[in-house]
Amino acid sequence: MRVTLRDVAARAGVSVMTVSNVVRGYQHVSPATRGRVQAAIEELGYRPNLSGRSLATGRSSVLALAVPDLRRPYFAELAHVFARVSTARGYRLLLEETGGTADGERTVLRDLEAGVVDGVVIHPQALTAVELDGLRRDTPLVFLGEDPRPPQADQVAIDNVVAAQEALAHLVALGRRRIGFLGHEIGAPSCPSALRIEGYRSGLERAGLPFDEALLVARGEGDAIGAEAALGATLDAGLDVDGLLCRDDLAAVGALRALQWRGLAVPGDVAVVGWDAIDLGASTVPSLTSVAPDTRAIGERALDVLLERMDDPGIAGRQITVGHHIVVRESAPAPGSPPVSPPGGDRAERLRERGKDRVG
Amino acid sequence: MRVTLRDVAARAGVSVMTVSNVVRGYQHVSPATRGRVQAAIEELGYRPNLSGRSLATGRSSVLALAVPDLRRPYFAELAHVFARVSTARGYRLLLEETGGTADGERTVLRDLEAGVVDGVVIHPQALTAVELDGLRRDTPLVFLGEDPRPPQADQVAIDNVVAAQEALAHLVALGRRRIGFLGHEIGAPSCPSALRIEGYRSGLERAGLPFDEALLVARGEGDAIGAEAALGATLDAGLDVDGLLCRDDLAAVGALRALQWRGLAVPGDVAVVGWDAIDLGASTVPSLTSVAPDTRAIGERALDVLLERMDDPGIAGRQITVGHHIVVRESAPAPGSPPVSPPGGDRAERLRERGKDRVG
DNA sequence: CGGGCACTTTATAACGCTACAAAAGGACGG
DNA sequence: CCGTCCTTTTGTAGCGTTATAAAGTGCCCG
Repeated sequence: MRVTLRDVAARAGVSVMTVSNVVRGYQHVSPATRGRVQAAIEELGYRPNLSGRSLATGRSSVLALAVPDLRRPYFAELAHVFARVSTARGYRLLLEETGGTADGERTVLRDLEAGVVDGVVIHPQALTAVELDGLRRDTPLVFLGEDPRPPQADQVAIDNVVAAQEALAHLVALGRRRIGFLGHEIGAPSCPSALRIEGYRSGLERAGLPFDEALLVARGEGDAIGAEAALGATLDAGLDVDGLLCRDDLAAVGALRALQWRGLAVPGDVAVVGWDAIDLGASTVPSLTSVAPDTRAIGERALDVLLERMDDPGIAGRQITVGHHIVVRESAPAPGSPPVSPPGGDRAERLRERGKDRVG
Repeated sequence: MRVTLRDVAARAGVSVMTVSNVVRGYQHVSPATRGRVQAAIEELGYRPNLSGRSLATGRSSVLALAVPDLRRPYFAELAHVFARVSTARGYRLLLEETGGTADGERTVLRDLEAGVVDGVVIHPQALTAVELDGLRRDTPLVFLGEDPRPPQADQVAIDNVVAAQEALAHLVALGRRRIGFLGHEIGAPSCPSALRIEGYRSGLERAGLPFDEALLVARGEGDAIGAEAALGATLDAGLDVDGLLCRDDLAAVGALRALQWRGLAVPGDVAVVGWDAIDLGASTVPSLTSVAPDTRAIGERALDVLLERMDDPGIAGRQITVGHHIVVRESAPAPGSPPVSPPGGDRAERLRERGKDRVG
């Protein structure tokens, strides 16, 4: 059976309250008693039962993070960061996947209200933050991402418009003039897509370049394969671009494939900028230049804000903007940097040379 | 304030027990009463408090998954699958990252014992399953991965040796004769690495090929960049291979870069097989042939076994082997398949042609 | 018409913990 | 020597839920 306060108390010859006091680090416990209790705790291997504690105190030390899909590298990174920061501050992390669907988000939020979590951080996708906030009863809630938030709620995100403008400026500085946008949803673009397109558009304007609807390439599935197919089809239909701003790195990876498959060199013919700066972007060929949100700051600020709200639910809603920067790698190098030697070189010569010591 | 059973009972004019019976779907409740109670539940928005329930029943409906690092695509996929299957069976998922360190694994296991979780699924990395099982008190535990397990514990994994043999056979069938292994740890290889190398070695033997220590390329950091650096350095030092079995897809991605950077075509000069079949492997250039563990089965079987053990802790330990298959893509195509047209073709011609409608 | 029986409903006592307040031991000045 | 104050320790009463068993219903049958 599980070791309880009562067991420890009996062992140490004190009351349960004294043991509880020791466990929680209450000041006024004599060193002698504390020692005996500590010893009993160690001997019996006592660990406080969080359900009991939660029932007595009303708080559980459990936070929840709800993201659309962990398989997307950005959300995995987010979960990683948030797991680390919450653990560092003494909280457990309950993880929920919403699947990016309206139903999933509703269900998750409703179920999380069941009193085991002290607070929820959610990255909405299908529902708007406003709708979600309406479903909430009394659990403190922080939103991640770009959705318009209800005024009384907290939200943490980067400035998508500015980031997109910067990414676009980077492409322009590379001399690109026909810059496309790849990867938004077909039909109504999601909030992040819309904001990034807005930044793309105003960036074009600022650079004195025309906006051309034809350079917006939507994708069906929100993954690399969907982006590859979409861009491929559009290229085959005659799309002509020399730069590409991608909604996310998955789209960028798909773009690399679609482009290279059609004999277009990156960045030679088309420079590509991704978004999210996923780890694997450093290892593609060519490596991806990408907009890097400060995910560490997102996790930390989200936790800050959530804890504050848990302390004082009446606090006013805050819109927190965290930093971002552009990770410059090969797919859209720094302006003026020497061109990287494209792999492949003179294939015949290479084969000749290697043929010497080859078995078959 | 939170809505409790008592509130609902008062509203519906019944006792708390009746409400509890309705909530839990107890049979012998008259339709009339059930209706009234349901109505009261809806009106008040009642949700059962899991802490209270947990205290009363001794079970919390929360499972924990502990993985080294969510940023590694394989573990993200695993967490995704496990989140889905546990939700499907009515469990919440507590997620912990061990960081892949001995301390992390110890801490996580110790803290999880605090009575909020009904069971733990852990993918050990630094500590062996035997050590971890020793730390356990009474929480049901299931191990994922290759570590030797204590006889009384459960474990779910694929057959790494066989899978490696198959991957090697695939390379051999492509006519490769100097096949390297890339990506194990420097010094003592981890269990998965050791097993995969064992399969690699016996696969070579089976094919009548010599084993050459020089073809084992360890990497420092366990990511794509580490693999790229390691393989790059070894190639520059004269390594000559025409096939590469990689410890995981991160290593394979790094290998693609190291190879292409040195003018070696994949699969023309070197065929590459990865491991884990991560989603992005379908979108690299070339796309990755890879050993695909049946992660869905891993998640489901792990949950099966865990639930059984929660029911009956005395049950004998089981070693469960789930399926795997080789996803054949471009980096090591099917034997006899026509060579894919390598991107890049005649660059001069391409430029000429595109020059016509180019702005600057 | 009373006894048995199936069906409903309910009182009570935990589960493990903490908040609160009150009690028990000293120390110390008046 | 008593009252006061501080430190240390301890009862008691929940927190929201369920297990258990007992108490009410109504109905059929002897």
